[in-house]
Amino acid sequence: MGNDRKPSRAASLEFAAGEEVREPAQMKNYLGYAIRRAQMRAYESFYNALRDLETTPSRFTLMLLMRENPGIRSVDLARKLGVARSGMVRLIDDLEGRGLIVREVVKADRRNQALALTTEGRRYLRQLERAVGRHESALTDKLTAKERAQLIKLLWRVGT
Amino acid sequence: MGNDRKPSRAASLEFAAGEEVREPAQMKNYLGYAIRRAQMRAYESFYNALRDLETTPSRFTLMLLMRENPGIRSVDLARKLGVARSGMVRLIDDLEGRGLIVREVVKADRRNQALALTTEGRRYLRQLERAVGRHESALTDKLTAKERAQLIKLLWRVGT
DNA sequence: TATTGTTATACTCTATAACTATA
DNA sequence: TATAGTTATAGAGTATAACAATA
Repeated sequence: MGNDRKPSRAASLEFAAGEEVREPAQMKNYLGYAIRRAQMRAYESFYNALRDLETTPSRFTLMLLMRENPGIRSVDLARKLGVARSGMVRLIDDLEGRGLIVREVVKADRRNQALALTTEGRRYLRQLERAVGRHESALTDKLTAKERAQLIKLLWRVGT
Repeated sequence: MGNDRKPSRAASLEFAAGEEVREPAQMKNYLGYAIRRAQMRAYESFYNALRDLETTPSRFTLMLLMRENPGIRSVDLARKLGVARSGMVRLIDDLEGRGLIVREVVKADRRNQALALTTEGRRYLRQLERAVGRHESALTDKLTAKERAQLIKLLWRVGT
């Protein structure tokens, strides 16, 4: 961004800098801001629950998709997650380096690699799922089951 | 936590064709995943509406808070946004370099700086608000006003 | 020519730690 | 000693572009 613009005249700053931060009323009505705050809480909760399991939401999602679609290609995972092909390589390198997945060249089209979980990967993923279950419970502890379902339903109508 | 990064328009075009990826049923029931997807949509929409205005959700929020709290200190903004003090410096440098805000040493305690919008900053912020209004409408075009309000209410019960 | 996986590179955001000047 | 702002640095994530192998 261009940072060479000339500054305007200063506003008067007679105000004492208190610790309370007033929030403009409109901010409570921005859906984007509400989503952002909720995601911050969700990430915090995720990492609290999975602190010792050395993973991230992306890695967890990736492993779920590989279990459901054994033999899936990297390019299809990238498309599903909305990231570039090059970004997948690091993630897949990481999971393979930990013995959680394998990649295998596809005979029919040697440009492709089939990805799948190892036995250890499946065991590890079950462990992740238990922790994610705890995280999800903590995240929604202020909501009834009905409200939680309603929230998820509305979010999906925004997110797709 | 939240990253202000441009969504990959090119990536989704690049991977236009591909095989179908089965999604595990449980993924539809994870609130964390629903929030993540909704945020991806929200970011995409934000950047579509504010493409030419050289800003980010963080910068926009920062400016709203400065207008509402003229003379606010950097440390209080950092706390409010949940980022480290050091992270604020770059953002404030950027806004100041563009003539949108001023920082002024506080006489009573010379460790503090009072932050406030310039006249140009206030004009620019009004321009941002109009664009954000369009973005918010686009984001919720599938929801009724009642559903939108319900969604925001539920998100705030998760996000605080 | 087009596609898949890869490498190289760069940029943004974020965090930690150390420094400075104040208090 | 403690605090506000700053600087230095490192790491994660993601983008683009170019490349080799393959189709």
